Amino acid sequence: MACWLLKTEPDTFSIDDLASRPQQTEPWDGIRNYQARNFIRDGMQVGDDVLVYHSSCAVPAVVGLARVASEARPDPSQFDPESPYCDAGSDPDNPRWLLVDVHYERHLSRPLPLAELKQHAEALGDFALLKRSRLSVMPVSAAQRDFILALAVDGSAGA
DNA sequence: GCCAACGTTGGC
DNA sequence: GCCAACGTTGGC
Repeated sequence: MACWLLKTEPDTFSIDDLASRPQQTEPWDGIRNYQARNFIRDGMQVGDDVLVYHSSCAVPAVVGLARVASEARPDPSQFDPESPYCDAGSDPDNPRWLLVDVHYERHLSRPLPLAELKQHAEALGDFALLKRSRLSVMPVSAAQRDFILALAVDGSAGA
């Protein structure tokens, strides 16, 4: 089972918002980056783990765990003229942008700040979050996921 | 197809 | 609010 990291701006949609949604599930719309779209289209499967990351906020951090809860499907907001995510160039017969439903699992026992993750850059290896600042959907290896979850629990990742 | 200009993301 | 990184656009 694969694992992904999804960024969200907590001022717009936080993990608490996700947890309080009906079914604790939300269509993860607004992804407008081709590489991120390709991960959704080609990689994501129902049941995959998701690390939820808060960006553009006081303390950027991994804050919780979620799960991919649907197949990839067209993101309706690309055809909504009222939406900031509207994309007039997307063909309804061949939609450019996709989304999946994301289901809340749990908060981490504590938020894991980006600054702290950076201190473990070596252990995390080739981690996209630390290298590709503008990617909003990225793959996380099982080892990276386990390391991060352990770090949130005991602060040492068993190291 | 190259590459400069431009726009956006996101940490600080 | 600043600015670096970097993805996208568009002229040639």
